[in-house]
Amino acid sequence: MIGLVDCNNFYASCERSFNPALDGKPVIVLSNNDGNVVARSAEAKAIGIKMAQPVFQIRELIEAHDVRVFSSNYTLYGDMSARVMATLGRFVEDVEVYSIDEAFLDFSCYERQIGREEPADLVTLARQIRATVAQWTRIPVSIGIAPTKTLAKVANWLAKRDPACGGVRMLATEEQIHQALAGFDIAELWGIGHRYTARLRREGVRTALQYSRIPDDWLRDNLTVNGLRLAYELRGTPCRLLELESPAKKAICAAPSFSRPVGDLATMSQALATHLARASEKLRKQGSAASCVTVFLNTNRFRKSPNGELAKQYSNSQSVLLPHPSASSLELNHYAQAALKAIFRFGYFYQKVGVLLSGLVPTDHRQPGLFTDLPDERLAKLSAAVDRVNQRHGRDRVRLAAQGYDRTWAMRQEWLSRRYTTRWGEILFAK
DNA sequence: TCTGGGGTCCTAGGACCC
DNA sequence: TCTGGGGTCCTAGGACCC
Repeated sequence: MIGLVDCNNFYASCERSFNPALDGKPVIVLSNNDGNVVARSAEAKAIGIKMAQPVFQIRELIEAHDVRVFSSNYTLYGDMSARVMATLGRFVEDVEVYSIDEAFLDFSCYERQIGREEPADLVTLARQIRATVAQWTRIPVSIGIAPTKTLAKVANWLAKRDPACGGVRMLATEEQIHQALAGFDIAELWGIGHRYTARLRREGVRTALQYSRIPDDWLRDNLTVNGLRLAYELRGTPCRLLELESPAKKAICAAPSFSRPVGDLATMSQALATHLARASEKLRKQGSAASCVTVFLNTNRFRKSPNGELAKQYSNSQSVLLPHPSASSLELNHYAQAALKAIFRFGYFYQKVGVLLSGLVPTDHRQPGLFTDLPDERLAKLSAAVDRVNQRHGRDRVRLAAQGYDRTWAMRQEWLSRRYTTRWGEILFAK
């Protein structure tokens, strides 16, 4: 059996973890730039705040219900996630960290111990896991248990919404699975988005049970091999195995929006250098070098001109193949800036400039070009030293000159909480 | 005033190879 | 009149995930 542990309202729960005064209050967390709602406590959902809703649309609701609003604090959420995952690792050897707030657990070690006659013991175990995570992190979780990952997802969805479950739901017998799928909307299935939902509804398919009975050929032809795998998983045949080693990323992207419209090349250039510094830090952290740099930019598709019409739009991108794979901020920025100059047009107000590093290869397996050498080893040492300094003393303490010191374009974070767990200066004091 | 960011996988079709 | 068979690689576009 496979367990899926999913943190409830994760970002909102993280904010609560170190601030008990928020218990029982509606709490929301906003996207980068304080734009949209990306997490809601149960109380916030109850008063009708929708996922991904722009925050300016719910000003009155926030006022009326004293909603506590937070900017995204990824430093805190990332660290809290690591704590939750480490807690899960105390119970089960094989944990697949699937996302910042979800993990699959392999329960087969327990099943071998207890044999087949006592399936309910997994529910008891899951309750223990739940209680321990709550005690150690103050993060509430729901746990679904079933024979396949997809069915565990279904079980988890039910565990979250049915108060009678107490946060744990197991689908073990054929009858339990059958009954759960018969009442389960295809729109909630893992791997069925809004396009496929519409397509399937036109075919008269509404429930997961109906989906599991669609002929294989139709699924293969219309929903690709993934749609077919989904059906197999619903029928109880595992097609998605636990991935215990997280594979290296194939592309790394950094493209946060500006806090305000930006029209000048100098500011765009500083923002690009800053995004590139973020992306190349990630690149070095996973031990990769990039062989291609892509720069892209776009205007704001919602922006209106003074006369009320949509402002004129422009977006473009350019990719540069490097003479050799590189992980040096200095070198990557050199090519990125050239690409920016090539696509930048005066007369527009831009919403963002972004960078994508791709063609990633392991740094120690780089192949030199036929007519070029590998980059100077000193560049790699320099990057490593800069990363160490910044890790210890704070982001961008040592930076590319091209990044500049003007941060007026940087994203809004009006309601940022403290980094309780990762900065000595922001640690919580108990009176 | 104000509308997110960062990823993965699959497929069809075109170009190419012997 | 008659024009093969079996492949690989790349890309754009579309779908999905959290």
